[in-house]
Amino acid sequence: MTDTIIDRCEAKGLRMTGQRRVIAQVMEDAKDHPDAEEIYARATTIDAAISLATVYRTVKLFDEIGILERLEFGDGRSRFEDADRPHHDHLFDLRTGEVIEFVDPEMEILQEKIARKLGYTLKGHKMELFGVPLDKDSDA
Amino acid sequence: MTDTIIDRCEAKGLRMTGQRRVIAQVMEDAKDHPDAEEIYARATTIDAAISLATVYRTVKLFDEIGILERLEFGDGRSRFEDADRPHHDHLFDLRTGEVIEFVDPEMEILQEKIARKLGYTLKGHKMELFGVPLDKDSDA
DNA sequence: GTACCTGCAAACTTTTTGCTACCGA
DNA sequence: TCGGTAGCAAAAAGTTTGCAGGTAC
Repeated sequence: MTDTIIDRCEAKGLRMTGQRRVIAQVMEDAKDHPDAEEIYARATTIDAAISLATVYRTVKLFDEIGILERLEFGDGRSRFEDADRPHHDHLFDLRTGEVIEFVDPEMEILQEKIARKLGYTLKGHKMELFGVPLDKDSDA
Repeated sequence: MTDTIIDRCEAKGLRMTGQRRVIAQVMEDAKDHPDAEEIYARATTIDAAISLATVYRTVKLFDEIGILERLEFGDGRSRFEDADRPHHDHLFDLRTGEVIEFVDPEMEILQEKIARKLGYTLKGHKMELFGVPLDKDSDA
């Protein structure tokens, strides 16, 4: 659990190229939910010799083997986060695109209960709430 | 509440062209969540003189004025449904792309409570659960 | 009559992929 | 060594848009 992303890649037997190490480090350091373009921007500040195609290939690979988690909020871009973090849900601000993380034990239980009732098992980012700010100008 | 989509378009003062009437009728009849391509396919069986661009423009317009609701499950396509229906949430089958509707009163309350606590108001399709089927071969 | 709408094709955005050269184990 | 990997550019897939002609009101 205290392993870094690079440690986990090695444990999975991935060939660790310079590019993969850089992308892994960028995601290790990320405290937010960057999309491919943003990961690319951060990666190239460490090593300019990384292409956007490699970022796409790498985050796809990392997602498939469970190193990263892909988040989709319906704005056309995938965002990514370290998959090895305590469970949490996300609220997506439709106005600004900001992602707010939260944990609610009641919600955890209810999600599972509803999914079970429908014959499903939840997977990945279990829930997304789409919200607009509670301000007086809100059209919500 | 018993108004048709066409009625609501007229009430909003929209210019009702033949194409808009057809698309409105397609959505009125839809019991599922068609994407633009599917709406286009259904529309052209009624009137072949409708272009995909018009479908895109029309569903975008209808969404913006609250006639239709846009659903996004992260598979790259937007799906649409009549916005004037009792509230419900969606579960999206990651394996098949199927959309399952459900209503849970506890969930309704909890959603609002969590959003409020975070300083938000929920809007649109409030919650999406992403699930995989509960079978023994499941990798969930 | 006029502002709005449509079809067509081109443009755009995000993501994937074919190909050739390269590099890690 | 040699199969997986990277860069580049082209392709995909979904959606939007500029323009010229057409239509609802």
